[in-house]
This record gives sequence, structure tokens and C-alpha cells, in this order.
Amino acid sequence: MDFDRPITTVDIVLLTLLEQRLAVALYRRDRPPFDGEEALPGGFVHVDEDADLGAAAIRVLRIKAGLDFTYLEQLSTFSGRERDPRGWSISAAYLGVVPADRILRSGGRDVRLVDIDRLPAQLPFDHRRIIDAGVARLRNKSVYSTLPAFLLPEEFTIAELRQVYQAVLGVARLDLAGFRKKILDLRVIEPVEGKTRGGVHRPAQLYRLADPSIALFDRRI
Amino acid sequence: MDFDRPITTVDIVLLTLLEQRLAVALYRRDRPPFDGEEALPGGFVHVDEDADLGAAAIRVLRIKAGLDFTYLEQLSTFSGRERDPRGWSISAAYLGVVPADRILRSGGRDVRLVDIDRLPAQLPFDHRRIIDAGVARLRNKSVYSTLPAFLLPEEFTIAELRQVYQAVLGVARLDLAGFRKKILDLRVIEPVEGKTRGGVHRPAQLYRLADPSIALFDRRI
DNA sequence: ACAAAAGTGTTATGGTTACACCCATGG
DNA sequence: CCATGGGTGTAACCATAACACTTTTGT
Repeated sequence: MDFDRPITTVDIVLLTLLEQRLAVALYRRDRPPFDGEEALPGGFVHVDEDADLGAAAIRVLRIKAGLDFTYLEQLSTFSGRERDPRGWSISAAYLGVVPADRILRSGGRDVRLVDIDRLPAQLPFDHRRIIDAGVARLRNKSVYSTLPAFLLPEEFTIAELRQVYQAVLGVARLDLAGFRKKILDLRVIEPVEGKTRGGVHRPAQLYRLADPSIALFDRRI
Repeated sequence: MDFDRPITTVDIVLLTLLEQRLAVALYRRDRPPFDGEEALPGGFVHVDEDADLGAAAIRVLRIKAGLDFTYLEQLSTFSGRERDPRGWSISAAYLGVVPADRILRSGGRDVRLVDIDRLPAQLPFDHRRIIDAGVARLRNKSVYSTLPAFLLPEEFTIAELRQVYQAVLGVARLDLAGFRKKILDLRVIEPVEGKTRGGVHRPAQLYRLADPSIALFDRRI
């Protein structure tokens, strides 16, 4: 009545913004299979300590990437006999979104942020497919949510937020006036009273997310 | 280096339309746990015969529901120590969408189509949450895709299609003229030449999906 | 005063909504 | 020739996009 159980892992597509371009965090593996190669951070589910898959993903992020709080959502589950040389396996894939500096600060020498359009030709397992799914999810969700804001520090200007939306969506130019009006109408960001970012020119008002978790719109950005 | 592996199952939220209302197919379980109770069709992954989780879902649908072709997509994966009395488990949940008569024809005595708003107070495992996720996915995707058409037989009238969208979206009344124009503009359905459905009144043109798989729109229905 | 970026207002456009109207059929 | 649902046309409305304009700061 019992059956052979698949190997069960979690893998995290940790996306960030590097020089205005989407990048994924790859970590050098320190054990077989694919020892020494760059891959998504991941690991076995530990049934003795993880309450569920989400908890396993959080644990992996903390251990492998030194990250404590990031936007995290389940992506999809990848499975099959062939994807892992150790045998029939399941990978619950998660999408994480976080500012680049937080990855770099805590990641050390093992991490590399790789431009989404310059991925290595070969990646271990089916990590290429998983990354593609993560990027697609981020792009898709960005059209109608505040998800891109998680690529920025807590406080940001409207111009910065617009740049992030442009980078994520791959759009050349969102009209600044329109973007401004829309994002303010949606009431998803609020000004940080009295705080501005002063450059050489007129200082910009700093904003933060009104809801610190993700907010969905009923129209497109 | 090896860890205890979670129990791995697939469960299918099989949604359909019964008297213009969304319903889910529940099957009476014939083994513990929850022997004799109604639950989602599901089963263990068989690593020796299933190529991946999708294949396992298709096998389960064929064995438990006698269904061969339905719209099927992965929903999400539910997991944890508590959801199954047998121990730490993973359920890869799939969403199936199919006309009611196909379920009833092949399901026999063990199947019951239950109105989404009249679910039993208690369902085994976390099947209530899984159903909610399935319904949410269907509703959500219906706004911008032909997914509701999979609730109808292959050929249907525009009025029928409109009714299905209304039932799924829970909208009182989609303007018929607007619906008609939009669905035709989108070029996702095509007339079946010379075929009409004649009632007492002017016969309606029959249509079918232009693309037999799901089509996504760039605007809302 | 000027350059540059922040921020506001105004108009044109195109999709959506609402509704009035015509068409085809059986009785 | 009437009742009924199928099917078409049109006008008001509203969100969006494009762009001109004003404001604020540092030098």
C-alpha cells in the first residue's frame, strides 16, 4: 500500500535588479550532483524541522543566502524521472524578489547575480525552465501589482518606481505623468512625510508601500 | 545525506457547471484515511509508471473518474506535517475543467457534483482549501481567457458561452451585444459553417473554439 | 538666471457600456 | 403576423496616452 516516494526539494528563483536589468541569484553548489556548478539555491525538505514547503523555502533562503525577509511565493512544482540524476524527484519552486544589495551583502563569494538574458547555456537540473517560470510570473504579476516595488529599498521616489516597472516589463518608456497619476490614484504608495531625495535638482518626495505586502490592482499599470 | 521523504500525492479539483452553477466533483473514498467520505479524486504518485506529476494527475483522472481528455493545469502544491494523518505530505493540486455530462457518464455511483457554495462543512485533508484555490484560479483566468468554454460541449452558441462566463464570474449580466462583439473581435471562436441550434425562435449559429487549447486575451471579457 | 529633474494640467483617442433597433423562425 | 430570442448599430462615457507646461532646487 506504500509506494516509493520521490526525492523532494525546494528551489528558489531569487530575482533582483542589477543596473536596471533583471537578474537571478545563482549559487555555486558545494556537493554532488553538479558539484561546483552554479544553480538556484535549493535543498531537501527536512520533514523533521520544516512545517511545510514554504517553511523549507524560508530555511533554505536563510541558510544558503543569509536572507531573512523577502517577498516569497510558490511558483509551480517541477517533477519527473529525468530532471535529477538521483532519481524521480519533485522540486517545489518558489519566487523570491529582493533588492540586489541585500543579496550581495549577505551572500558572500558563492553568489553571482546573472542578467536574465545572459544565463549560462547549461544549468543543472531543469533550473533554466524554473528561472523562465519565475521571470514570467514576475513580469506577468507586475502588470497589475506592486510586486516590482520589492526590488527597491523600503523608501523610493516615483521616478525610481517607474524605472523598475520599465525594467521588469521590458517597456521602453512609461509616460511619467500617466504613471504618477495612476500609481497615486491606486493608493498603493504613500509619501514619507517630510522626506525627500535631493540631487542637484529639485528633490523628489520619498514614498513607501501603503500596504507592506503586495497589493493587486484592478487595472493595468 | 538522505532524508525522510514526504508522502507524495496528486489531487484534482474537477470543476464543472451544473444548472448554471459552478460545481466540483467529489468522489467517495474507498480506503483509509477518511474511508467512505467524499473527497477530491487523488492518489499516490507512482514513480514506476508516472513520468511526472502531470502524468500522475492524468492517470488518476482516468482511473478514478474515467475521464480521458480534460483541460488540466497545475494549481499549486499543498504541504505540511498536519494535513494528512499518515504524516508529512505533499499534494500537487491540479485544476480540471470539463462539461458535467462527461463526469456523470463515466463516474458512476461514486461521484457527486457539489455546488461550490454548498460544500460539506468538513472535507478530508485540506481539500476545502484546495477547492477554493481551484475556483479562484478558474474565476481569475476566466476574465482573460477561453477557459470557461471548456465547461461547454465542443459546439455552442454565443448566448450559451455568455451564460457560462456569467456563471463562472458571478456577474449578473454581461451585455449581450458587447460580449458578442468582444468575443468575435478576439477571434477565439469560429462559426461551424451551416450549423445552427433551432429552438422555437430564430436559430442560433453554433461556434467552436478557434484554438482547441486555451487562448488568452490581452483585454478583459 | 539657468539647467535639470519633479510634478501638474489638458486634449485626443480608443475601448467599454448601455440601449435602441432589426432579423429569422415557429406557431 | 406576433412573440421571442438571435443579432446589429450607435451614442455617451471613461480610462489611457501623449505632450505641453509649471515648480523647485543647486550652482
